[in-house]
Amino acid sequence: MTETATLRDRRRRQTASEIQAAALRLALRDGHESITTEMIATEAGISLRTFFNYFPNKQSALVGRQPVIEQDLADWFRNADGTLIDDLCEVLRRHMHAIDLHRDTARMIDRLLARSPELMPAFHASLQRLSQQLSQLILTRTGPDHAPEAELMSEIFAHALANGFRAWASDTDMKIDDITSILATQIRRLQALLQR
Amino acid sequence: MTETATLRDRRRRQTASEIQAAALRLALRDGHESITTEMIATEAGISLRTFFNYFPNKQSALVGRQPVIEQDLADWFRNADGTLIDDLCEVLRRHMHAIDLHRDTARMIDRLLARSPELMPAFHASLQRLSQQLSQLILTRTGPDHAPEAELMSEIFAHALANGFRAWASDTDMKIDDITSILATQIRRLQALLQR
DNA sequence: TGCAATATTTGCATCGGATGAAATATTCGA
DNA sequence: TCGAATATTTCATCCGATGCAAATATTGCA
Repeated sequence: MTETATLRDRRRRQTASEIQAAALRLALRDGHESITTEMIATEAGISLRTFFNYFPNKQSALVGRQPVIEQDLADWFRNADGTLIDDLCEVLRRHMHAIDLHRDTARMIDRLLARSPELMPAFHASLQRLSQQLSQLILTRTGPDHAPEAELMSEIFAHALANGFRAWASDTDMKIDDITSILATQIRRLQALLQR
Repeated sequence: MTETATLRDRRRRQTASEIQAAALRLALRDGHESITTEMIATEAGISLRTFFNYFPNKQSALVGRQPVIEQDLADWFRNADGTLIDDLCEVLRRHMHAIDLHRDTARMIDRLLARSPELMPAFHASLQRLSQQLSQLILTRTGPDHAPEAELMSEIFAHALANGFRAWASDTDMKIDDITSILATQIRRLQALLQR
């Protein structure tokens, strides 16, 4: 039962990943405005209708689906006793290891964003989902009456993580842990900036 | 010459504002998914094509156009000698006064966001433009090698400003200056949270 | 294995968002 | 009031996106 479920899930992820690769390939070759969802579907070897079974719209296919933070990670954070910053960094570090990152995909995304900055909002919108999860996490430590600050905090973490991610994408010497190193550095620098 | 420019500009702003009002009215009455751009155009008394002369898409019409930060304000900030936080707050306070805020419009936006949270990204995307301007502003004080932190900082300011804006929209007792008071408070609380 | 139940994919029809081009109307200064 | 610049409209068209129902594939079980 669970076995079959994961099997199907694996296939779904695989197909989704192929669709994304096809979309990125075409967008990098022809520009994302001149490609149609039909082209992407054809390139991925599926029907147009199936494309929309996997992604709600064209931009989502380029950005790709992103995994949610695992429950046991959330539990770890809730009971951790470091500073909020340190523990959040650690959560994100583990999260980056838990999801399998394909550098080539990341790289294509990075190049696409450089070429078509107008896609940035779409990418950013997807960060919002991560941000919301982080926000929930923070609130389990602070209590629900810190909602506004928690949102602000999670937002900068998500943004800084994205910066690290992009750096990792284009530098093959970087390890996955370096993503969160960059994240931590940027947060520290932000703190310094806020004092000036 | 400049006279005519501002006259036409005023009309343009007026029309844009009427379109936005029509869009918000319909969206609040029927739900934003069941209204078409054609309905909005008709309600606003213009052709569909003219609608798209004013706004690039339906969501933009709901969010509305937002003014850029005036050059003299930017100049003031560049030469100000307070802390970054204080001076940024002051810039935003003056900016809020410079643009004329219509509380009824703001209120409609607030109610619409409460009713249709899926519009939040659209609203947020519009904040990104403000955030980018703030980022530029900060860089004039820090120099260009602080770009990542400046982006993070401007993002939380934009977000916190939006929070203040929404509070102001639904509380008729609030003055415009209170928007930036809320902003300042949230930033301070964020700083505290970052220390925990 | 083979069948029934379930999940997935697909084709088709359709609607609404969005754009370009050319015609028409309006505005504003000379 | 005329003419140039600008704004609006009409029309045609393309593409994104969704609902529906039929077809096809996959899974679990007798």
